[in-house]
Amino acid sequence: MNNPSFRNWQSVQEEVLRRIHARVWKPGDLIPNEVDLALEFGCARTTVNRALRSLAESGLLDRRRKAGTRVAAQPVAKATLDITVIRMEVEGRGQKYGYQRIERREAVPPLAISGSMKTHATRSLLHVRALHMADDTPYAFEDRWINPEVVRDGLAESYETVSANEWLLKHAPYTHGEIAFSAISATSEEAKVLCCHQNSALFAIDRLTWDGASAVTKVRLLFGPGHQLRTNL
Amino acid sequence: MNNPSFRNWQSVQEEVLRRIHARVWKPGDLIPNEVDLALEFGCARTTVNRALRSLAESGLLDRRRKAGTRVAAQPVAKATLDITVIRMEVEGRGQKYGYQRIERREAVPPLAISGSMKTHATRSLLHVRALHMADDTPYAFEDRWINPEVVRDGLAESYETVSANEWLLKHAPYTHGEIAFSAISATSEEAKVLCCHQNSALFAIDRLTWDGASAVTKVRLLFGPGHQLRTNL
DNA sequence: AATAGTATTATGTCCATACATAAAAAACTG
DNA sequence: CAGTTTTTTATGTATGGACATAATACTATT
Repeated sequence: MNNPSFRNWQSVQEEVLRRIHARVWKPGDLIPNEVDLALEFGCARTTVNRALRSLAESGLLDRRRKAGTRVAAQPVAKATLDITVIRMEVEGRGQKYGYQRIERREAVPPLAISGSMKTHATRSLLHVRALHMADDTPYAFEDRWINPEVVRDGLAESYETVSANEWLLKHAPYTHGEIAFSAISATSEEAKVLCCHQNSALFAIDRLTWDGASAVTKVRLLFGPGHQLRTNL
Repeated sequence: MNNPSFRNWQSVQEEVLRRIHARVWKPGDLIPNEVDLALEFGCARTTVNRALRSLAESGLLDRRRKAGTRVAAQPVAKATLDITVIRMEVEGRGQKYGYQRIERREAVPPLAISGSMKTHATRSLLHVRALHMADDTPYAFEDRWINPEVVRDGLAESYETVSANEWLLKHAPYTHGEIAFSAISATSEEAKVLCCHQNSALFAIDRLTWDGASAVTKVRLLFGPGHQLRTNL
């Protein structure tokens, strides 16, 4: 009719976004079906589908077969955090990366660890603790348990120069995992390692990765006071 | 070639995942191009494309025109956090949601606020503070500044029964935003509101949303000790 | 040998068409 | 009327073919 130039899915998406934002289609509203939109935009249905599917993935639209497509009543903001190797994270900030292994030993872990990793309570695992540094100041304290049954080559590594964080990502594949973020008070030991005061509020990332039914590794990363994890919406 | 063809993109994706995981294609490796894979899998190139694109979106593959597709050397784990309305979050845990407004006033904000929201330093904003509760215990402390120039109807609301958190999501659209997670020590006032000890480590979410070039609202959510934000990989 | 222009190539996307599938609505049945 | 079956419908996806685009590889020019 008027603007015949919705010739790619990005422009269709933009127009849909514009309408949502301009309240032409309000939260909860049912929007026209794909066939009608394709007709209006002068493109193929597949193109409209591509645009809408992508918006649904980002949580802005709710789609159901037969029921149609509606604007999400509660736009669930999906914040995507990129969990990279710490070295990359530090270098990405333009800082010099440093690494120092603190401890490496085989030991029977506390029950909390063997329990969540579903390893036998008396089975000994590889325990590695290390400090990541940025511009020569402490950045993150890594405390990790590795399952040697799954990561067979892992026992041969010393983790003295290459962090377990980095080595595992490259050599130990995983199928899925869990990650949790929280705030904890620094113990005296943690405070000493991170050069901060005891009971400082530290940002913690706990991660547990699996290869099928077997735990690969469980790690806690403690970041120094003031650390922020940020992303865009 | 024999393999009773992969007739949908999900099964193609599974097979590709299997090969990556089984180290048939190792991190950094270049994998066959779409045409060859389509031939091997006995499906259309579009189907292979769909599977690979989806894996690239989740960070497992790196794709570049002409250069081809390769297994990500550093599989960037993308953790997607669903940021919902707090009421939904609490109810989702099977707990009873409670809400209580603490304060509501118009005031000129501190420079740190007006600065990040890019409002005029002398412009007064709407300041709302409230407590979210789960099963009658404090859950999150919300401290929010609202830009009345953008959220025109916002001044009419009392936020006494419906939280600003919820009201704004429904009535104030935004184009983009920033979100940051961190750990902070509870001040004496925060400790009092959340019924915890002073200097407890609290999990903080800071969010700033924009409507084009104007800030809509800036909010800090403080969660009680022990709170975890979790997701799967 | 450095530079600019050209060819090649793998991914990216659009299209028309067809069929699959989930779920709502309507029709049917006891 | 409640419960079950059938129809309808909007989204989901597969296909082959075509052209677009970005980036590398190659070639000609200076």
